[in-house]
Amino acid sequence: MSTEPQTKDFIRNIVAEDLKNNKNDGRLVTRFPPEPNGYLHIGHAKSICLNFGVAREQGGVCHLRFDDTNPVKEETEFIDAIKTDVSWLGFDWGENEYYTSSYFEQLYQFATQLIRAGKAYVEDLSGEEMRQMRGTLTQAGTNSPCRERSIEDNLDLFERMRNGEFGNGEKVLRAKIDMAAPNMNLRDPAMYRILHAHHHRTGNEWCIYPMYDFAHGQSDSIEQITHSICTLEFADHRPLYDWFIEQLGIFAPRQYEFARLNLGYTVMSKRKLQQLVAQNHVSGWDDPRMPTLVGMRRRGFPARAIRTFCERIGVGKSDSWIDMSVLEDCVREQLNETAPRAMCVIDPIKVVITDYPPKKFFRLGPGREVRLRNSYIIKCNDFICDEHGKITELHCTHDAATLGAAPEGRKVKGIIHWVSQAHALKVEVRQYDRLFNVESPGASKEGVDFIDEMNPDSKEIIPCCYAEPSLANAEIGVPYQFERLGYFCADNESKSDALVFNRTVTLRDSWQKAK
RNA sequence: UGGGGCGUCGCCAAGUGGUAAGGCACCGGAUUUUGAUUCCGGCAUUCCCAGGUUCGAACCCUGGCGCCCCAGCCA
Repeated sequence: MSTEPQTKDFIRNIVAEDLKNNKNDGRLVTRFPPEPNGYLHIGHAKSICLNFGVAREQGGVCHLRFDDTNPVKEETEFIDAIKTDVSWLGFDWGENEYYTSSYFEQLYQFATQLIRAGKAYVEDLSGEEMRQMRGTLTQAGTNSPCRERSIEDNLDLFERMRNGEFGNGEKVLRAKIDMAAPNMNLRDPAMYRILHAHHHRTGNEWCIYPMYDFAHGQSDSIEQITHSICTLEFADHRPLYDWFIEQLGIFAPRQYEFARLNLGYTVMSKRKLQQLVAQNHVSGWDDPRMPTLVGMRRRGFPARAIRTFCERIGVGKSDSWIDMSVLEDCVREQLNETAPRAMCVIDPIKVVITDYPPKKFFRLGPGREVRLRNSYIIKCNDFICDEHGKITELHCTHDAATLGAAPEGRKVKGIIHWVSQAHALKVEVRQYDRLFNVESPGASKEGVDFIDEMNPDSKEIIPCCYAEPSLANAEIGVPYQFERLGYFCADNESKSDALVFNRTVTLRDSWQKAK
């Protein structure tokens, strides 16, 4: 399991300091709060490693809480997938599995508490009208005519909202804060909206649902979260969460924000990932080119490598763009230690050893001597071309004295991998490259759709490759190094009679660079 | 003269008044039956800019500049 980071980030420092001061009676509770509306990606891994990591390192616990406040977007399928991914990454939430939807009744009571305190009111205005009255970034908004509604009326209306007396969008419960607040989040934000929709957990019990902003902070409070760690864009919401907590007089978790992960040449936004899947630009959430955890797992990235990656990139507040090479290095480091070596020929040329019984496949420059890995040094004497002048066959002789022995005073040009044609397995190999051609898809120019920035060559299928016989037993997802080529693993579409291997990552290639 | 956040090597990132860690990338060189691995060595007189305080500043002060986020009945 991963060790403690070499240097502590600002969040770990804060936690350590709080613990030292016995803040919260020495309790440490964090949480990873995904919305079950999609699959987890490498950006979530950063958050998972942070939240679960801090808790594990400093003797706390980390909750897994599904923030399921929007029934129209959430599905049970995603809950299961998220749990699988978090477990795969190597973290255990034990009994601490929670759902915001479990707090719906409590949240409703909180709302009525605010209404009674004159801090919330039922709005009649339409969404469009509310938007217009909200003002702009530089101009204050104007108060709604409903703002001074009596507490009795608000209580009555809110209850009727719950009872289903109104249609979607007809009413909304708003917090009464300040329409002139420079922080837009404080301009009487919506707390509850009407949604006649089936919820994956509460079914048809509710037709009003709390907004994330009205649910998140209180959920943290209910769970006695001591350190609410989230990404930077929520810093502006912190004053709102604090306001709700203070009005309600309940336990106040402290929120800390860190910069979300950006990886070059891929996309991390859920909306974009969803679009890639929905429009079939990739084969699914688990397409090996996707930055999703399922995709990376299928591609062959070890969970350990992803943990190492999250450790290496650090946690800070400045916008960061991490180069894919950092992730690839973590993957290579891990695989180099664990992957058994095997041989597979992807671009075969027939070689006939004229003075040795079996025939073999491999690559070799004509007129030269070369070493067959784990075998003899052979010498190319002749070659055969097809009608286009392409070499199709090499005729070589072997040096019987070189099996397991160093060449006597001769410099061999190189060592190549090969496979015996008579015994080789015919396999399919899939090689992957970056999904996009630009570092930040969708952010390049005005009006350029990120879909148009996809790399058309991100997936290369090589149907006829020759692998050594031992690979017949390759289990799905288990890594191998195909010598001189890279790390590969059997794809989940692989069948015993139709083996398919994914290239996880290439080996470093200083020769390519030199050219 | 809206609010919030951020600016240390190509990319991340330590450092928080005592004279710039580390990783990735990159460049050398050694070992090697994977042009892999491993191994040595190099890689910011300088911390967005300009002033100021100080014996001494990336760290403190003042003023600029630049980048990111916010006007969902999404999260």
